[in-house]
Amino acid sequence: MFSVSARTQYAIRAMVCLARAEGRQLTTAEIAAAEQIPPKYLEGIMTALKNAGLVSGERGKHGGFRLLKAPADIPMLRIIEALDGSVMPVNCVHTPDLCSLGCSCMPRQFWIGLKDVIDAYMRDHSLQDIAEGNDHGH
Amino acid sequence: MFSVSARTQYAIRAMVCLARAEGRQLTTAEIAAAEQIPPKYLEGIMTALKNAGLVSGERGKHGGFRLLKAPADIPMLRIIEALDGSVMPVNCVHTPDLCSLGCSCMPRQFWIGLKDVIDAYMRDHSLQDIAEGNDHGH
DNA sequence: TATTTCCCTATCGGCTAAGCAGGAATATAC
DNA sequence: GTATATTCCTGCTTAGCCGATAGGGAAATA
Ligand code: FES
Ligand code: FES
Repeated sequence: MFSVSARTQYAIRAMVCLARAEGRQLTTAEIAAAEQIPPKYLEGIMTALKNAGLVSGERGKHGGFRLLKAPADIPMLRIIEALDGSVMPVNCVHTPDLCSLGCSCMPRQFWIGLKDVIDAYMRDHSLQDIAEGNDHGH
Repeated sequence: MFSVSARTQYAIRAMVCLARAEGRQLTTAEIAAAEQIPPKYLEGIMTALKNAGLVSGERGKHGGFRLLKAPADIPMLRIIEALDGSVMPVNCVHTPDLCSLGCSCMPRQFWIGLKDVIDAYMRDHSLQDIAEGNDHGH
């Protein structure tokens, strides 16, 4: 349960890779080789990260991707949301209509609380924490 | 991301149903009707709950399922584990060999910390909390 | 013996994730 | 201005899982 998709894991590894580059531009081919990610698949992931405003992509020779913010200013939550939308244990957390039992459904509060806990954890860990192997949050 | 399977949601609703019955036996048909769960599908879920030692099933006339412990003594974590194995964001949390980058992989600690946070939340909320609409844990 | 219920096994359709392919747009280099 | 490197876009295929169903066997009761 609660498995993280390969797509998301790839994205995080790619971001760590960029964080280590410290502003230097890296091509998808370079990142793919360093992190052992299917190159063509990585392209789509970088697009998602770009659309979320986390990285900037420049085309042509000497093109590539670079971070748009300092790693310390990028909460992990941002990266996850860039790929999978928001962290949401059950769909009815956002749209209660989906539950046939209506507003009186007990588990709902439980899921909302879980979402809050996960969100908080991911907000309190920045990309820099990961890149530096720092496990105690910010 | 982090979507909870219908199977797990069904299981929790069924357990809440049993908690309200306060020891009285309920048949799968009764639970299915009350919680709007496909009856045949629910059978498989109850089997999983039984194998996990959470409920006891008795066959024959006047058979059915009942809780084996008081709702207050059943952490939600137990229910989740009964269905999906353990809460494990990425497979390499348990078996690091799966990561091609080996022990030096940075994100690993991040996932382990996330697992701990989720586990703690689910351990601190009992079935009774859910059944009573109590959202502040034990 | 009949009935009710849990239990076991197998199967199906639909959906999504993972990865691949081909090419169009754009920036540099010579 | 032609060649080259790179991002970008669009669509496709495959494999695997999830939800659900079907049919029947085993046990407990009446
Ligand atoms: S509101 Fe989510 S299961 Fe009822
Ligand atoms: S150990 Fe999990 S991604 Fe490397």
